[in-house]
Amino acid sequence: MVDPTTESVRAGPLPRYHQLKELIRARVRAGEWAPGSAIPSERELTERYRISRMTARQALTDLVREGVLYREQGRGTFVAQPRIAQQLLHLTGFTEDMRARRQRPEARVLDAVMTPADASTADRLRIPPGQPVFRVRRLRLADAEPLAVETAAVSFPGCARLLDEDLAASSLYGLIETKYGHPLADAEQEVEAGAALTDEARLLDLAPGDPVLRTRRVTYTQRRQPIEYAVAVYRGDKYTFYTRIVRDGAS
Amino acid sequence: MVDPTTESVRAGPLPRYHQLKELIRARVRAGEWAPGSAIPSERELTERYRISRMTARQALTDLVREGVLYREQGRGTFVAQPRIAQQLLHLTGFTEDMRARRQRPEARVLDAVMTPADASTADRLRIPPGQPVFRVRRLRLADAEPLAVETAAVSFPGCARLLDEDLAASSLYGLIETKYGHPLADAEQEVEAGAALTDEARLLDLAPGDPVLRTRRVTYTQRRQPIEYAVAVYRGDKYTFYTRIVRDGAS
DNA sequence: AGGGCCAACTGGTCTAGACGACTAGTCAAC
DNA sequence: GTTGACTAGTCGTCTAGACCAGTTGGCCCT
Repeated sequence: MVDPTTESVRAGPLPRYHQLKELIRARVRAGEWAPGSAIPSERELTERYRISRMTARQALTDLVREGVLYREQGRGTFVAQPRIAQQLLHLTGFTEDMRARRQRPEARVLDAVMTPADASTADRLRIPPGQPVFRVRRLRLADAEPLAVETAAVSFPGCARLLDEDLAASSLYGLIETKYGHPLADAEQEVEAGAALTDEARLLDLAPGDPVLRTRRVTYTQRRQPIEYAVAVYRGDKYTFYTRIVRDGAS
Repeated sequence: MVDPTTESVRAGPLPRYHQLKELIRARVRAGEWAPGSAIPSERELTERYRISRMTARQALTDLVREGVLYREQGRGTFVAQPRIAQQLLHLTGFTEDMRARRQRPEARVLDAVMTPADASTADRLRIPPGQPVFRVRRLRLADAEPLAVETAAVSFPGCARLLDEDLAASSLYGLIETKYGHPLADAEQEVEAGAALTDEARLLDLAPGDPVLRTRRVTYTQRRQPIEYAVAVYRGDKYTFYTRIVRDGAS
């Protein structure tokens, strides 16, 4: 239960609309506002939290875009049904992904080098072919069983410093964002089905020809720079890829 | 080239922010504003189009969310690099999907019936098990070659009328949205790799055991009602699934 | 009882400002 | 030459209103 007498959205260093977002999210998550039921109207929020309507709308619009709420003109704003796997629909690295699936992630670094970008990598990272990139190949395990082989190529000024990191223990995304100061925004991913090659089969404990899921992903920073190009091969029998697709008004 | 003397965002029945969005999108698409270059500042747009800053910001914020633009505080708003396959990142039915890939789509209806929902379908459509749903199984072809077998279960009041539709020629999404008045918002999709079963192999012109891509999709209306649950099996050698994943602030 | 109008709500669009935070360039003081 | 202060420009947040558009329910008239 959230104590309504102590809540405020007018204090602290965080923007008011952001505080209101978290407050609504908390009530929804706590089940206090049930799926399908109406939340207070925008004008009611305005009075309750002493903020202007545009500020309240900014919070609600964000939550609608995230799929937490939905609006119906003339009727109100409502709590959306929870998603099948809410936590799996965001951009995460392998570590976060496995934790969300309640499996224990591990990584074994097969190799990590600075190497000239090949044509396909250079193209996707929008750099000249041959420019040195950091390339790391890791075997990924979930609950101590091999799940995927992932090869990531990373390019940003000073990326050679990644050679000194312990990538068996650290999340590559975490390092890029926090230690190297390149906050990530989104990624474009391609997914297809294929048959395991001989060396893939050996690493993944499969027979050659067994079904695998191949993914290629380009990750972009908030400044719209492609910073990582990752290719991965997942065991077909142990991994399901989740995504949310939006019906966009873009023409 | 867009004629700057005749442009206005203050006429017509469409909202001003929407007109401004399309105007900016057109300039970007025409290459008039190049990727990486700055577009006019918000205050400049304010004066040029005689609109208030909040209205201009609404247009820009939308375009940033769609990945057309990006902002840097203190510096300006810039044109993003174009996506790998812009058009494939939206929620589409098979027909639109194939057209975006420049392939000729066809469909053969294998069967179409009203049938009681099984447990898994009922669960995903949030209806009681056994409630009648419209179920259609279609063989999908691209450029006259078999590509996928898709089974869609649809549930809305009056969905039995779908029995009279020609689903070899019509887009199921198009019918649901336009003729039956249920605008779609988004979908949650699961993708995994597998091996073709005997009957799937026969329909898809594969050998049993060949790699296939299996997808399960729940499509939601703008009112957050699940309206379609579709399971599809794609030939692994002929189909790549594209998606965009957002690094979300949701906690 | 039925039909139609109207009032009171809801969200959707828009205005004309305000101040804060951040960036980048200039220029004076050291 | 380097540093630091200032300034002008950018986006980020926020206000207190306005009117439009769609929904709902009640009330009155027939």
